[in-house]
Amino acid sequence: MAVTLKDVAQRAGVSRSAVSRAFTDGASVSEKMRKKVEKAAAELGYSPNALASSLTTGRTKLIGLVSNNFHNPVFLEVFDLFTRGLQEKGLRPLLVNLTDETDPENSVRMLRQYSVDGVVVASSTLSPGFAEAFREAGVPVVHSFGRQTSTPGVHVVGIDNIECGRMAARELVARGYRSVAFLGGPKTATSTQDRHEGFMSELKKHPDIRVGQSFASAYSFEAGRHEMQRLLQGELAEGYFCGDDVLSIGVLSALQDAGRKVPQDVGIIGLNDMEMAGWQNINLTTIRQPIPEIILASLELMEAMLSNPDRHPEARIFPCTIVERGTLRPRP
Amino acid sequence: MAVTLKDVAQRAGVSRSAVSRAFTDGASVSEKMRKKVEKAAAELGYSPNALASSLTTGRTKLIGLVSNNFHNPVFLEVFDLFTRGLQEKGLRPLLVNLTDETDPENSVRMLRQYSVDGVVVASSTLSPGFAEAFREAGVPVVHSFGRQTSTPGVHVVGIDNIECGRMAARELVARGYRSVAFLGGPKTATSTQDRHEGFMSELKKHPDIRVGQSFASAYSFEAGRHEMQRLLQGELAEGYFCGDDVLSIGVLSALQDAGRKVPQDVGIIGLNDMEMAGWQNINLTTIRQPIPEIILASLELMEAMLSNPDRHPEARIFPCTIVERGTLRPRP
DNA sequence: GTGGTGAGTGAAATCGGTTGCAGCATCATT
DNA sequence: AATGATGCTGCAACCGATTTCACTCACCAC
Repeated sequence: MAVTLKDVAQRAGVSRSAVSRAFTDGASVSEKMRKKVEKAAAELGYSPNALASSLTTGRTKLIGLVSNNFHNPVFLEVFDLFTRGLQEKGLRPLLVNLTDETDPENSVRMLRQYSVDGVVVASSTLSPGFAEAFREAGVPVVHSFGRQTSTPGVHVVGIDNIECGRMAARELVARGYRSVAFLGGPKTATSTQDRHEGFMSELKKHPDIRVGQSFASAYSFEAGRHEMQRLLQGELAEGYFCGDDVLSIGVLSALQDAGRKVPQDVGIIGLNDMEMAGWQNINLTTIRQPIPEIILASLELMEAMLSNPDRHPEARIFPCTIVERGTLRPRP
Repeated sequence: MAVTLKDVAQRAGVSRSAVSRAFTDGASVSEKMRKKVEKAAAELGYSPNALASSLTTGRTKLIGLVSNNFHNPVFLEVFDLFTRGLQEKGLRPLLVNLTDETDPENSVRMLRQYSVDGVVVASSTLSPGFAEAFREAGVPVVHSFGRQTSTPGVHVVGIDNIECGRMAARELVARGYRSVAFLGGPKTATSTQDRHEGFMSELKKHPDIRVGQSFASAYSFEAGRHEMQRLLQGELAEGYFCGDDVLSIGVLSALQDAGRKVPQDVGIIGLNDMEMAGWQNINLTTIRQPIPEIILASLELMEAMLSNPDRHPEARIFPCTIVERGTLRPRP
């Protein structure tokens, strides 16, 4: 069935080594030999077995792409960019869907069995410990969209979520909202915690402004909608910082159903600037997270680690900016 | 660094064969031996190298998951279901993003180098030839969301797109629309062609109804929006069948901007019933494509092919149903 | 006591490649 | 002509597992 090195060697009448060398660039082979081998290989339709070679070289060019965000549409963009970026570098993404588990143990074992060269953890909700489990297992790892810590055990690429919380708070204050609230994702997500913390700390400076807080059960449309429906049974704040765009969109839909006008009755600011936020029937004012830059940097770090696994862990934090659309009232 | 079979064998004071057998169930090993090996393995933190074993067994448990739909949010659901389904069966998805290429050659070579056990092509826009290229290379393949042909070369799981086109046409007619149009995705997509064909053929039965047609450049929000903006410069039809939900949503946004009321001024029916179609601020009437069933069937077929690669190709076509929401006027 | 049976074990070949090492031309240098 | 440097090439060991085969050893029946 499958054509092997040996078949090509026989056909070309040369040694197996010669064939192997003809297919690795930088190897010591004469032009004549290479031509001869390539001819035989082409005739047989041979292409080298990447896994067999990985046995001796120790490199598979497989990269584990681990995520648990399969319900937030922004992650389709993330997967698109990651897979394309990896492919361009000659690497192959082995996808791991963590949706129903948060324990690193299984994933670590699985990815080690497949000898991945490295792992990208793409998640804003997993704890730093998750990524660190890979490092402890000796696997190069980058945590994208992760939380930076004072003693980083692994490379982290993302944004300063605390600062984003502050930024949202400042923006609401500057626009004259006198009662504001944080509406976050699940409390267990590190990104929720940080955005919450930043939001609250900024508002401590304004004791005259009323502050509320509440948490949706997931980063999803339904969860956002549901949480706002719950809030609608009491008294609403004037302005909300939603911990994520998809959450914001759920919130908007609940407000619309209840006949509340945005931004006249209630203001909403999201976070991410996913493609959909710009859709004109949504038109969400939001804090832009520079996703392409984050992914590019993650891939850069990954590539750097492949050539130097002992590289010192580093946090790359990108600045966020406010994208003005139609869900906050204008500055006075 | 890495712990190997040999290390465990030495530690346990047994042969390498014994260790191997202890880790493959069904092998002939005494309980005592197994315990001894497991103890040594646990102490060393050993777990078998899946790639090395694939060399002799000929199975990697890797499945290529090939797609080019990284801009249609419905595919996040698709990836979620596929990856979870594969994981449950002990298989690993090797993701291939075809976004900037349609030539099977590279993908086939790449996936063969990694000795994938099978390939799932998840795309409604690729030609049947794409999936067939894998079969010709001797790789078991299932084409999900593909077009069934009279002489199927590969397993196909999906819907009857022609019938969907007819269904949309019947529905528009039944609701009293007197001028209707098809607004499809790119003409090169097989799904577009089929939905178009069905739509037109049904309307041939109603010569009194005016029929239009037009094609967006992609299955995306922007493309749908742009195409409707173009149409708005002329005279609109009363009812549109959009070839896909995300296209419909773009169309809706253009209509909204232009001050046209849906469904009073214009009716829209989509196709897919993606999660977002049910969001209350979109509330799209659409034809539901049973995605979970399609993926389940695809995985079933894949598993069947793994044990019997010569299985005769089969087309599994699932019925679609209309999901009534708010973008078509009621039946008279 | 002999022979047969079956379960459990290890040696060695094998999977498809890579690579260190030694051998062999070829060529330029003295 | 002898010497050394240089560039290719093949042999054989090796990567980390599986699997065939032959062998041992109880155990049982006769």
